[in-house]
Amino acid sequence: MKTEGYSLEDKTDNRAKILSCAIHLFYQKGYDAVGVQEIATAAGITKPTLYYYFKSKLGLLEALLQEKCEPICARLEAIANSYQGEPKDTLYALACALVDIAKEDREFYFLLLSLNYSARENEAFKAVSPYMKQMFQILTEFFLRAGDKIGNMNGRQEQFAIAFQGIISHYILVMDERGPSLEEATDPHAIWELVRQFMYGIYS
Amino acid sequence: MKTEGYSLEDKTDNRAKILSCAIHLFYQKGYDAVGVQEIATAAGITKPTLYYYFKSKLGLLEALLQEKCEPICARLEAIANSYQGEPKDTLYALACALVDIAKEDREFYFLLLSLNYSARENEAFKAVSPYMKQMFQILTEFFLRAGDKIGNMNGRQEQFAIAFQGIISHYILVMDERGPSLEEATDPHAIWELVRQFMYGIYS
DNA sequence: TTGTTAGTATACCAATCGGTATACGGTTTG
DNA sequence: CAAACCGTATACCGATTGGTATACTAACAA
Repeated sequence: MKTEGYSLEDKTDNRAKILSCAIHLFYQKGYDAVGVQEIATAAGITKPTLYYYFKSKLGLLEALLQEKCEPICARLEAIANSYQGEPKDTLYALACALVDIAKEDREFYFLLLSLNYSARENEAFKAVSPYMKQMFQILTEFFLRAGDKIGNMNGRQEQFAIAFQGIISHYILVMDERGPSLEEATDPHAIWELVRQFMYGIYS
Repeated sequence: MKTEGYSLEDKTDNRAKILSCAIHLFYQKGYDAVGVQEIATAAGITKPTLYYYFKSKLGLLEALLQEKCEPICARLEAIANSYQGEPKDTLYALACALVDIAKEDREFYFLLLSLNYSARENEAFKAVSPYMKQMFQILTEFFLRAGDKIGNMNGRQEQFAIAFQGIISHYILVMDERGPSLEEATDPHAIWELVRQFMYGIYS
């Protein structure tokens, strides 16, 4: 039981290194295409060390998702809850936050996206599903609350959430294929255009 | 060289059966999570037979994509090219076609979607990438041609293509999680609402 | 000192991976 | 008939899969 002042000379926190390497490799090659040995080698440790921290390969993914998704969900929820009467400002803030998250933690964002679209019966999909549902619900509840401004919401909040999430995800995906590191994607004007179109349609 | 009148008693065309089983399994578990042996067993044949028809596991995927994607692309292109002055009618037709494709060939559609979002360095992604690019281009070119009606298109055709594709994909994805077999998704009114919102925004 | 515990590595497991060498039956062609 | 060939299966390949039994080391607690 290490109380405090523990040293262990190197102490580069193997657990964190495993998580970091796992994200990189899962992003790069996909969850199923990456072996446990490969992660261990990349992290500069051996398999039993990995299995000491995580109960299985799936457990590693679950831990990874939990530690990364919870702050993201909290961040989105905070923005959605700060809604004070102007829906498109909040949507703009949400869109900027999503683009920002994708830029700051690019590999994890795309890992998340790929897991969300992966096969239903794949364990990796089942692991990511609750977090994606949570994000979807944050959006849905925002549209429900924004109903007073948008008007005639009855039942369409989920449709709006679908469309908004779809647009943003696809925007980030395509922007990423263009620029090397999502530089263009963070252009405030472009994001504003996306939100504006979402709110008002193609016709100016 | 079988010219005609060939029999071979059973003749349920093992090649087709392999393709069919591969789609089902790839959809269900993901390309990397499915072994060649598993496909062979499901098709009721053995591995060498599979390797007789396809040069490798990746070759099987490539053949599968080619035979399925080409008619889909042709169908979308035909609709996009039939554009005669009313963009939202064409968009509605495109949206209906996409939903229809997803309903008719549900497993393949979702396989396509998952491959499109899978890891960049994964061979499966590289195999699907050209077909997705082609579909994206069909949309982009449509918006470019529709510029005369929509007006002020300059450079935004790709943005519109992104948004449209994103909305439809996400719509089908979420609808699928609800209904068992995309029954609700094909509701013409719901699709029309999606297109209408895309064209005119949330405000009615 | 003597345990206890956290963390790590060596060495191993059965199972499966993608892929193939080879042969064999059936059909067609000469 | 005999050669050629298509389609198929038996049996195998080395490599890798996810996972573990065991022992070791360093640090801390008694």
